[in-house]
Amino acid sequence: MDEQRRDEELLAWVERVAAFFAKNNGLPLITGRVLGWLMVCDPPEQTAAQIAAAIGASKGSLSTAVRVLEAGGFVRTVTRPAERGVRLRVVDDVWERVARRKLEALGQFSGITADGLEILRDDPARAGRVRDAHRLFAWLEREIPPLFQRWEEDSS
Amino acid sequence: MDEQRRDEELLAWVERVAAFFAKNNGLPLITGRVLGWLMVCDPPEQTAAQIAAAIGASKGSLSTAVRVLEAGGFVRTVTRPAERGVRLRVVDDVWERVARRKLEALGQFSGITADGLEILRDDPARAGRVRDAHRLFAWLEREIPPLFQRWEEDSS
DNA sequence: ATTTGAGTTCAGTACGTACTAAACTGATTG
DNA sequence: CAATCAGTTTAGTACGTACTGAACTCAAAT
Repeated sequence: MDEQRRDEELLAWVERVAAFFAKNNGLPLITGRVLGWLMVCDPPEQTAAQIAAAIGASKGSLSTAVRVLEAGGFVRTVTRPAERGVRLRVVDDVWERVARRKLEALGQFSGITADGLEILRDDPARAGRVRDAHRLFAWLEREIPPLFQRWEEDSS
Repeated sequence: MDEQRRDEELLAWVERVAAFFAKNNGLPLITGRVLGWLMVCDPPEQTAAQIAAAIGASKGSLSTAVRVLEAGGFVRTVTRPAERGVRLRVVDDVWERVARRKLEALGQFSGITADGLEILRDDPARAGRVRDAHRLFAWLEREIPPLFQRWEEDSS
């Protein structure tokens, strides 16, 4: 199997992951690239310099991208004996986090709809459209946690 | 109740809806404003000029925003007898559409993870992280439709 | 036929922001 | 101490894009 060809394919794949992740989370593309690369790189724990070389980004960009990814809980750092710096790896349940966060964000819209109902409290006719929305998002907010609970059970 | 004060509150609320909608769907803020306004305006069917005045946008902006919202199925146009132009209103199940689309987008990531597994087919050790992700998204893709089915049932 | 008004198109502006390069910091190694 | 290297900071660039204003199109009204 053509070694270099596969690397190209992987890099293209990383790009797709990056697009998906960045778009869905409102984060810069480069954070998605880092995350995508860390999904498939060998070894799975790499230095910032290695990652930068792999995805063709500058040291500076990587510095900020890593800070964001760490703050978001998507990536963590590990150290190795007899090595200067730090290495990065994806946390074990990154994508569960991503999905969970996304779904919870949806549910949180019920807070906004609730406020809308409050503003229109003495104009029930006009509040109808807001009420419809509120019903759905309140329902979602209730249903999301058990959904993930089932995932935990199903996948164990 | 202070009429003008409530209008201000409503406008601020519209702004929150706009932020949520635009951010979550990668659409310009103004589309969110239109949608938010159409959730609470009276009458519920309004002309582009009315909406523009309400949210303080230009005619031109509204033209493109409406095109986008219509294409996305968030808004539809209605006509009235003895009226020149067209009026806009939110479709009845806007937010269900929004939520559905969002969840389905998550599930579709399983297509990307599947491709990743394919690329790494003869390197199973390295594919481990991708496989974990794939399990989750494939599961989500299966679970989303029944979730909404339950919503249809619960809300009827 | 002229006017009116709804709606589109387009050029131009303003603005945010992703990214780089290079200078800098500060800890570690020899 | 001098040298090295990981990582941060910052100034600057490039780029996309949301939005406006004004010119335009075209159907309806008078």
